[in-house]
Amino acid sequence: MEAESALITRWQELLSSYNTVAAHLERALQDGHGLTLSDFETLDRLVTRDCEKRRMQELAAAMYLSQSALSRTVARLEKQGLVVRSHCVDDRRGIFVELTEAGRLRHAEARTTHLSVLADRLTPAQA
Amino acid sequence: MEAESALITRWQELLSSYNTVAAHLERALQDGHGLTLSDFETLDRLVTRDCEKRRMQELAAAMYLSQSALSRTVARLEKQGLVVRSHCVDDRRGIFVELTEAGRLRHAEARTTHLSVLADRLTPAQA
DNA sequence: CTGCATTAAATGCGTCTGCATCAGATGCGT
DNA sequence: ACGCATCTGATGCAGACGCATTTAATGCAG
Repeated sequence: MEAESALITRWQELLSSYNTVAAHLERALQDGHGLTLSDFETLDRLVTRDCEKRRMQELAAAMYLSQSALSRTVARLEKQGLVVRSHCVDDRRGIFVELTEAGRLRHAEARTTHLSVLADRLTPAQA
Repeated sequence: MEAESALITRWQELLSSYNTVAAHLERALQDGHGLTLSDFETLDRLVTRDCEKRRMQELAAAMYLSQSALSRTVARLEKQGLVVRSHCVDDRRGIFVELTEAGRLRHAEARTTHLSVLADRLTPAQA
């Protein structure tokens, strides 16, 4: 069938694009800012959301990360002083995650690196 | 700048496509055939290459996997009896990796799963 | 109020990965 | 022949992930 090979070709292009960009991003963010790609993505979600909601769940839903992985990611960020966790007052099971000033700053720095890697490695039309 | 947001949008689409497909692939291959995605990719490379060459290096180059990860992947496959490692006669540093019949069979079975997941999850034009 | 199912997040555990290093094989210059 | 730089693949180690389980807070039924 013709469709099969087309499918495989598209998948291989996707793999290639993703792996190239992700590998460079991971390295650049780690070397330059001490952040995992997941760390950065998490900060990024927090920057663009100033509303007050039960974060952990919300974040997990917005990211391709398991609940446990997100929990540990936030723990990492907290240990670096980039976010603060606080219990929800009305439902003490929920956890608020909030950026600190340091977190906002770190994100701003890392964002530059992030963009430049994308500009360098993300092919214009994953051809 | 306009280009920045376009770049970010394309990256997010790439992330989304990749993560969706990869997660489903990983799960389906593991549950149905006891194979990691890397395992399958490795078998796949071997099926389509019947020539005789120093494989480890060749494989590593063809895959988005570090040398050490490939080494362990091949070790996993060998433990399952899907490939055989043998020293190169002329340069005993090199290692030949060869599919066994079991390996060929496993790959054929897994390939069906692989294709069906791609058909289900790989969006036609990563829109 | 008590008991039990449910939900949120944390954690134990095993797996896969990359980096750095190691051990063995080559092979080239002297 | 010897020694040293180089190359190939394996391995120690630490980090991140997912799954399953645990702990704590809710809340609904009786």
